[in-house]
Amino acid sequence: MPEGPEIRRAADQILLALRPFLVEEVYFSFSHLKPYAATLEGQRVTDVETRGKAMLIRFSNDLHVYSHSQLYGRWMVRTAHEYPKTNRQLRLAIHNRMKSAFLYSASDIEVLTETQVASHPYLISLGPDVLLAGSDQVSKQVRAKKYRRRQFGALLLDQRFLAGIGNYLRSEILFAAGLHPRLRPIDCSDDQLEKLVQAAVRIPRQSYRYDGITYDLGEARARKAKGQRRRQYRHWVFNRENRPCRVCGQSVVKGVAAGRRVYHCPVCQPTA
DNA sequence: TCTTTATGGTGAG
DNA sequence: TCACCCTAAAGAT
Repeated sequence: MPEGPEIRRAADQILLALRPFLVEEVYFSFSHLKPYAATLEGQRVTDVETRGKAMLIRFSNDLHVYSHSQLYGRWMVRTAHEYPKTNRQLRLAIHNRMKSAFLYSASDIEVLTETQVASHPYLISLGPDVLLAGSDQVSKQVRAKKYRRRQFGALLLDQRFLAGIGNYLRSEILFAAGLHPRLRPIDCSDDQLEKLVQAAVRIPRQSYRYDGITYDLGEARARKAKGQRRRQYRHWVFNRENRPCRVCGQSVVKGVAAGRRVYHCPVCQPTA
């Protein structure tokens, strides 16, 4: 169940496992992809790139295995030919003499040439990758004219705005920025927009680094300084309807934006 | 055993 | 905004 940070972590694992040795065997479950297996065997994996929630495994013959995990795709890296015990459907396996990378359940897998990557309709639609973009780049997006009248709730899920944010990051970023999901850039002070920029840069990186957990780094430092154990939360507001806000105690509210559930604290994220 | 939900995305209207 | 697609797991019956 992947957003940008989870995809990037899977990519790290795959790169670590596959880059050191020649690819010995490739399996595709989709019949239209099966002919590519022989083309990839004997090659090297030179890079595993992520663009938002899409992954590109690059081979030394300049072919790329594109995958998008959607809601259900799941990568697992194991010792070579050690198949995970699961009822999921195996869609792709890449083996070398030490390791195997398995992709289960995903339905969106393609083999692409360099040229096809460069013109891929989904890939070319993506905005800056939220894990790679600096605050200057995010700032540019947040302040772009074309997004001024879009509500944050919808805007943050738009992969053309920033690639890699998904439904939990949307709620968490808006909470960290203190912004109500229904606000638009045009409603905000420059100070508020700057908070959004900082949150959009910080939260996904935290999620990547801490395995999906959203830390409050300030609080963590303070507790560490006092010799207290570091507290960690899975989420500030996401999935926490009617439960007390971790900052102010007010009940977290669940709403819908862009057809998907969004959570906010009515006190920490006022409408104005 | 059914229905619903899900950290995603597309296309029609 | 909605219907729909993809697949797996949780929840309801």
